[in-house]
Amino acid sequence: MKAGRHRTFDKDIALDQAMEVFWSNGYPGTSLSDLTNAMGINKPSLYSAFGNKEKLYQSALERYVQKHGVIHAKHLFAADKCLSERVQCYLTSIAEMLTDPKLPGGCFVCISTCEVGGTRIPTDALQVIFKINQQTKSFLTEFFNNELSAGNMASEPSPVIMANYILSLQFGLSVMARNGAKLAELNEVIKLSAVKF
Amino acid sequence: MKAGRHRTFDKDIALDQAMEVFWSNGYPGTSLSDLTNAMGINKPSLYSAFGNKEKLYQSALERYVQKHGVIHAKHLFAADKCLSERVQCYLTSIAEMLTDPKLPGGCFVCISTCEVGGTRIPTDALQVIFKINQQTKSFLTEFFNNELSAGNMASEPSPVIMANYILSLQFGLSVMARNGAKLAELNEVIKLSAVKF
DNA sequence: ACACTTATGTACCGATCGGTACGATATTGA
DNA sequence: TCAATATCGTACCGATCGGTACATAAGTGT
Repeated sequence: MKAGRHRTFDKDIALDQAMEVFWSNGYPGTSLSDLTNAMGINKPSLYSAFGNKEKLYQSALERYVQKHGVIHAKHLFAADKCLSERVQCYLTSIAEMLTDPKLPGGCFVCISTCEVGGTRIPTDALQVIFKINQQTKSFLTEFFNNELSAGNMASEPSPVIMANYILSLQFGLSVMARNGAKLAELNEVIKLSAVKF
Repeated sequence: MKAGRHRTFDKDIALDQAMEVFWSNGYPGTSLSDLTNAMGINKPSLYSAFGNKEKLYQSALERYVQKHGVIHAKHLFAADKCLSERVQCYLTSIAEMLTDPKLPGGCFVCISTCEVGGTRIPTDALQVIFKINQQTKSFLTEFFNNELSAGNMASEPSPVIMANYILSLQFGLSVMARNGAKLAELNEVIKLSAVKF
């Protein structure tokens, strides 16, 4: 056991709470008071545990990807379904998260991506956002590449175009959820968009 | 001519400049200094001409709709094209605006919609955002209703579902543009999504 | 010329911003 | 028991936030 007074809060739980605050309000819209209130800690504790506001934001983004992002990919690899069904399950899984009443609504990464453009997001955090989106696109491109190799789809549209299409859909569903769309509506959109895969 | 000293700036131009600042940085990410710097006026002039930050934001949103929103609808009514072609032209027209290097990138309304959720957007401005999205959805629904009546599409998917689908596409394209996607990529997405209308 | 009206620039307001210094409080190993 | 270490709460820092008071400048109609 290390010497010194022990932390009286759970760092993981505090990070989850910070994530939800950033998710709700965005980066410039979130103040340190918002964060410390939600996390139930004081500012010095926040700074000693997470660095500063920007680093906490980056940590929150990474945590979001791990907790709410990567879990949907498994639907793309269900052995008993055809490609079209698997993609639909993938998107529906995302749509359920986007409209989960226990969560802030929409996709944290999508919201952060929309905040890119001005000078309000620090450069390092900006890189994190771009990196996450690039990873998603690369993952989807490789997925469709494999499906093409396996003979599960035609060579046109190309895997990279398919990846862009799915990414656009995810973003679109996210903003729709932020606008108050119900899960049933999102599923209709998914069903309608599924004619080509 | 009305009495008193005359305004030394053009109110419409100033509003355009304010619109682009909000469009770039979002509402909480935009400070009064950002606004007055971009508009080339002092704070008292801003307040006497536009009320306050929130009212200026609402005015900027309304102006955006008039200047960059409604102009795309004409493509839906081109007499010499089939429904599928018209919708594609409509979306391509939007995509060109979303990626216009002279503009902040993406859709201002989409970005504002993403900022809904926390307590950072004042209630009245929130209502403006929802109203704009509702108008877009209603417009698209009525459009597809008319196309259905004219025998240009099947009764399934229903006009309201088609409207939701197009709105999702618009939002998705906007975030893609904000993420740095090129016009050619957006057009590929549009082409791919066009198989059903 | 003059009273009246409106816009402008400066200088300021209280509140909040992100961030920190510092003493008090726990917990460790010796 | 006691130094060493690490976290805690409080109280504060300069800077910036949205918003305004006020004196000056520039127009109007009579």
